[in-house]
Amino acid sequence: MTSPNPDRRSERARQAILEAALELCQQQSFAGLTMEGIAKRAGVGKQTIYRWWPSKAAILLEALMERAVDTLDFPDTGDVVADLRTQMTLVVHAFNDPMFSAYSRGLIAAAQSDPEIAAAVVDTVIKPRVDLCVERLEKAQKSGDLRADLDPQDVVELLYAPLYYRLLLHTRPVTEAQVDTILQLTFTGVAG
Amino acid sequence: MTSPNPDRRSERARQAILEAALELCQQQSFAGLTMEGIAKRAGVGKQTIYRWWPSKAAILLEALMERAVDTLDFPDTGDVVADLRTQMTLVVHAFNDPMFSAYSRGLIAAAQSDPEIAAAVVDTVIKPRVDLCVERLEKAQKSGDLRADLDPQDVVELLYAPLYYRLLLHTRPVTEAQVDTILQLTFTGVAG
Amino acid sequence: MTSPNPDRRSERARQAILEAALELCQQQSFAGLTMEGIAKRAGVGKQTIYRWWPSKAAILLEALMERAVDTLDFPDTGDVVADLRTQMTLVVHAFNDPMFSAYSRGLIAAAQSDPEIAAAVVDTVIKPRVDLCVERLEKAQKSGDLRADLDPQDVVELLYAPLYYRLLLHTRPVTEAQVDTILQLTFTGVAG
Amino acid sequence: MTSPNPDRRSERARQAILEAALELCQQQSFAGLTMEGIAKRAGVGKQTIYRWWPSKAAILLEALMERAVDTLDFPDTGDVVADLRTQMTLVVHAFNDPMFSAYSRGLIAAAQSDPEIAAAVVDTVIKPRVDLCVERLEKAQKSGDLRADLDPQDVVELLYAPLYYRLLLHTRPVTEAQVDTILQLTFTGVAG
DNA sequence: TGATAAGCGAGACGGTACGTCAAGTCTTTGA
DNA sequence: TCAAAGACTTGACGTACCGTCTCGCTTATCA
Repeated sequence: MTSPNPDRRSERARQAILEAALELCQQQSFAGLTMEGIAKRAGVGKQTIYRWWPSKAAILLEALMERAVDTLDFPDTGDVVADLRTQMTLVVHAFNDPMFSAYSRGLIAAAQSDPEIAAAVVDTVIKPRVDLCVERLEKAQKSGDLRADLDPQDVVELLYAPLYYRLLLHTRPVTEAQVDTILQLTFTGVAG
Repeated sequence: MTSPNPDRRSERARQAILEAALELCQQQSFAGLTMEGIAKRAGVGKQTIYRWWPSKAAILLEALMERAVDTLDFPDTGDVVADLRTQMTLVVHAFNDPMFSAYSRGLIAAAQSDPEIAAAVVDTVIKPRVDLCVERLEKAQKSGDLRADLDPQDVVELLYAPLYYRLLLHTRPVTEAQVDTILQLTFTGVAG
Repeated sequence: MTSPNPDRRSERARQAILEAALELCQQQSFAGLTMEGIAKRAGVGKQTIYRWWPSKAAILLEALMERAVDTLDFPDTGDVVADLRTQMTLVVHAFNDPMFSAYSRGLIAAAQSDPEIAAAVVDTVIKPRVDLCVERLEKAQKSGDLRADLDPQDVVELLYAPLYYRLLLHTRPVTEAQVDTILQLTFTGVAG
Repeated sequence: MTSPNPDRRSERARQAILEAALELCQQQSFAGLTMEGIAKRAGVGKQTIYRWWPSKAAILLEALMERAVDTLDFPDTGDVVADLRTQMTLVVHAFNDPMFSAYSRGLIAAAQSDPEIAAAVVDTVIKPRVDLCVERLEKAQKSGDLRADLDPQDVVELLYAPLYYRLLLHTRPVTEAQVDTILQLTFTGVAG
């Protein structure tokens, strides 16, 4: 079996495909996205897509990674709660951006029936951001702003999970106020 | 326009369809579920399915609701943390049941591209369970076991969101240990 | 097996069905005619149709027979060619009537795949008319206007077949001029 | 609009489809022929059929044309009646061949509700054969075997129409004897 | 500096499932 | 007790995409 040679790959085609995938996903949501549609919109043969990507989710993931390299740094003002609020607010804004929201929800939906996608999403999207947050929380532990006896990973989950919960379950909108509530409850504790 | 008359509906067909949907979803996951497959397995015409349900997700939802009317009560031993642990552990078990996990993840995935499904899932699955938890938490507020100045809804989210987070994002397995961690962090607070 | 009792048959339903069949056939041609459409238009249960007729062609045939009892007599002026011209011209007019043409062509088409229909069409439509023509031709043989050594049946075929030929094959329109030509050629002979 | 490119057409698929159509039409008559059945039998996707043919009648017509290129010449022995008898006898045999009969009657039936088919049948099947007969008749006119004052087209109709009449109306079988009768009556005339 | 082999666009191919339509049967309800 | 109403199973319809394949056509190394 001869796998394709990346050196000869057409960058033009690659960009056109990523671009087409993003545009079509905006217009028709992830579920309405088709390989055929992407190929046509990109002016590309279907084979060219199948040669380099295993699924439409993989395309979208790559498109997102390529374009959304932003916000990959975590502020450190010394005030950990303020820094978390800053960063979580960015997430709130992203989740409220119709385009980003469509992409994210589509990808997570796809991940439910495709372990490869699930792994890729975690590795390329979730993990790096979680790690940055963990780093910041470890600093907070050293500075005494966060209890030292707990796993920062768990705290990250506690803080961010409610945002995903609302994004995916559509119970209530994801808002900045929610961030305040989460931080308030988490840091102070809910015990009477 | 003449919509179908529910009085004349065949209960036999309805049950066969729900049963077939559940069985096929187990075998092939939600994404592999097809209207055609359900019809064949149930020994039913496709038209009969389309007459009564708008989508495969709607079928699955009804099947689940009909069969899983269980665990709809919240314990009240006086110890709110213990009661939450009991109930959350049930959820952990459900999320670890391959069948239930497949159903849930499939439904939530479907909800991402179908607002009707999203609303139905929230109304019939999420909301009733959240309400029960809210009730229990309100009692806890009266008994002084939970801070009275906060919205129980927010606490429910804080507690359960991390379970959904792991279920849907596949970062780590959903475990009983996680429940302990969540309860510990949430009630005590994470501040240093 | 209990066959339906004709005495209890609803004449109202029967008439409504025949009427509906004719109307719908006009609007949508025979091929577009459906049992469902007839039932709906007639305000009748489908079962009522299936109880009394085996096919839509049978309905149409009965409808035609009931309404088109006209022109079932053959003129006899003493001039056999003139009489034939008169009668054949009636057929030409019928074949040029869009409604009658649609009915006829539909029935004959249906007869190609349903021997029952074929037999019924011949027995109730073709045969009686052929017989009348045969009678007239026999008189002509007695009066010496037609060769006595030939089978009138064959002559009838020779005269009328070209009209059906054009009706069904759509090579040329069926016209009064055609009648003249047929009569001229047939009576005089084509030999040089 | 992008119509399919005939250069890339698969001859294998084309042949398989034509073959399957002929075989199935033999087994189940034209009315029982389905696109789905043809596709399955031919081992072909339905789309491949719809890409190249508008209807099952069109397939059958092409299949017939491809296989039945035979008998497209008209004998000329100098004796026009004998030549006509020869050629008409071929038609009688064809009409008595169950397979050919099924095909023909099916096509003509289809033509009654589809003008495109009607036109195609006339153009590809009827017209070429009529033209050959006309040619022969024109020679006969020159040689004085046929009256010169008449349109050969009309004579062709007079001769062949009775064969079609019996084929389609099923009044009597199409036989060689019928050919003799037709020729006898037509050439001698029926006048007393 | 050709040849030659790869990726490319295009799109036909065998398939699967879609959602609709009508067929003919079966069941319930009302007159 | 029959007819209306219409839900039922069945199966073909014609369409949309799937993922594979085969064409010529660039295009970019290497002999």
